[in-house]
Amino acid sequence: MAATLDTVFMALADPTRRAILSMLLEDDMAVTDVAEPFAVSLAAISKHLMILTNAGLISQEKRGRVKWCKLEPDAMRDAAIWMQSFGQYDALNIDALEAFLETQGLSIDKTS
Amino acid sequence: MAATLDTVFMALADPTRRAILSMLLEDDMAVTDVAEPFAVSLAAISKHLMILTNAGLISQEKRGRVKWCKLEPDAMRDAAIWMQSFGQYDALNIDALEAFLETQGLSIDKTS
DNA sequence: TTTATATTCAACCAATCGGTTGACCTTTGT
DNA sequence: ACAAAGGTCAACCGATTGGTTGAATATAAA
Repeated sequence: MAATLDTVFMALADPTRRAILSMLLEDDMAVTDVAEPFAVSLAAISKHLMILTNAGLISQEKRGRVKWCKLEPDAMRDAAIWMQSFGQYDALNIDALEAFLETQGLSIDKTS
Repeated sequence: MAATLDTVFMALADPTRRAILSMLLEDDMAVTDVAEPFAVSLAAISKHLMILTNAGLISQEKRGRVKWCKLEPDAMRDAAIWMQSFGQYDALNIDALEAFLETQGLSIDKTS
């Protein structure tokens, strides 16, 4: 779903949406249950979930009349890498990072 | 000052502002020089720079009639750590990165 | 002193954002 | 068959966004 840095950072800029992501970290949830702790309408939460979905940060799957929301943390990867690329790590370059990750048995998935 | 996740992510959500940050990675720049590559007015860039400043991502210092813009990459740290808390993304392990950088003779500048 | 350079300010504009409400559709339960 | 539950849709609202222009300010150069 062509999740761009624009859409990801924009999605993360709202506290309600970040709270939703934190909730989904615990477990998958139905839309109604996601909305429950918030003092806004269900429709507002539905919009937030659509924005998170378009950013690729969550996925939604309908089973019966319930729509389940699932965290997709991979969508944060490009944004995180962008930040790291000139974050507080002055001389960090991705090649070196990749080499390091390999020593840890990890790798950067460039296909997602 | 009091750069919140809101203001940082919001600031990063705009492609022009991200481009500005990338430019400042190379070197400090005057406002006019920052504006030069963009097809928008100087006033528009001035506003972008104010937003980046409020987010703590850059600082501005006036010397003579020129206002110099300087990257403040530390401001990204909290946001990066927040993203890291979503785990499943080991490449963002800051502790491990720190250790790695040390093997490269580099370190994280926590004073800026 | 006059003029040019560097930058911000203020007023405005169209588009977007986060929110609301009420109608609507679908699925489940009685 | 009917009613309730789970969600979305569409229209609307006020605030904010990214942009413009023209005037204003401060500093430097002629």
